Amino acid sequence: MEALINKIKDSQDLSQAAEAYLYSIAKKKTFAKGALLIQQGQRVNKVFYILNGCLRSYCIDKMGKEHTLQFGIKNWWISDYIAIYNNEYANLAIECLKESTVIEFNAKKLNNIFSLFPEFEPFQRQLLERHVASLHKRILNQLQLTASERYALFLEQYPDIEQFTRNYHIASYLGITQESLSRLRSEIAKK
Amino acid sequence: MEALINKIKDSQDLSQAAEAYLYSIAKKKTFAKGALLIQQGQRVNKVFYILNGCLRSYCIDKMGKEHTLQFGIKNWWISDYIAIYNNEYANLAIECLKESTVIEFNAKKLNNIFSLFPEFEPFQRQLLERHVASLHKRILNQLQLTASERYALFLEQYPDIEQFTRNYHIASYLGITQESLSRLRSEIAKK
DNA sequence: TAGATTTATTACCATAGGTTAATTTTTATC
DNA sequence: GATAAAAATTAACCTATGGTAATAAATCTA
Repeated sequence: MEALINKIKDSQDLSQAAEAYLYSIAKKKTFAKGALLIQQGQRVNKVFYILNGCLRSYCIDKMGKEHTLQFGIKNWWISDYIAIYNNEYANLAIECLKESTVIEFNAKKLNNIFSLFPEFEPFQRQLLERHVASLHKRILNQLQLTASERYALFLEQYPDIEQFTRNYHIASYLGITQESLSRLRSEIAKK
Repeated sequence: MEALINKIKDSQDLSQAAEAYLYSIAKKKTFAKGALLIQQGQRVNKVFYILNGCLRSYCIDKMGKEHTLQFGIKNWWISDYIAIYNNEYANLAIECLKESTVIEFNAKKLNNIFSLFPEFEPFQRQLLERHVASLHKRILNQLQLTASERYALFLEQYPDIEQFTRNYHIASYLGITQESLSRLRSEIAKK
């Protein structure tokens, strides 16, 4: 929990009262590998700040195929933001890829923080701005890069994540099948 | 300009002073079809609110191919947010697809509005939240839909835009070539 | 650690979409 | 409105990636 508090203090002053409120709505939890923090179809009222471990959010299409939207590691937030921001039922699942410790927040209570302590607004705004920019980049990469270029970029961006992920997690993040990823890897190995 | 002011008033109170500040930093401009509001390589210090018309943001890859990130129509914001939020040079161009009238803001001055008039924070936060959710959806669609499904969805989401766009604008938004889009269209026409 | 289960690899064939190039259609310009 | 320029269509061929299935390897579990 101090990790998050310190992160916030890096970019803004944090009053005693605000810090106390944060503590009052935060629950530190540890989930085992394979645990589902959010499941498709649920009403989503939780967002998670990752203290350590590795998680992913994914959806399952009509053919039963999984598509990974996001990996989450230390100091990242993760939830189903489509559901939260549009007040819909979860279309995503959040899965623990290795034992992970997170801070769980009730989404509504966390959202109240902005009216109670407006000093959080600039912090959140910057977080959202950086998120938007990174999503724009992801879309442009998806449009212009080949599967093998995307894989190379992924390894750059998540250098240590492969030890926690299955091949098909990565493939479904890149938008290819696990068999195709397997082929890419064997071509890379040949060189 | 009233259009934007009214939009803001829909979701929050707007003090006289805040409204005056908005006016003081806004320039209404009309651009001809083909005009480039932002060009790759420039330092980006402008964001645009679209009063009417149609624009798009796109990048050009090493092979010279264009990739459309976004179309912008009435009441949308458009700029190179990767450049603005990361303080980088423009990697995107913003092009006018038909004569368009926009409100041009200096990005820095627009950003100052949050310290001068914190009442804008919730408005901006909600804008960013909806933007994040829609980008998440776009990525999931790109991962799980075929080209023809994406085209159908595009037509749903932008029902009137085809009259202003070239075929290759749409193709480069969907992540396919204009020839492929042409094939899709002829298959649809057959049915 | 053995056995069971899950995951990764490989090979083969299928297919969506890319490439190139020629032709037709649409749009812009004078 | 005639001409030039740009864009769209179509076809033939090509390539990257998908689908299936069999095998090997890794991981889990008792």
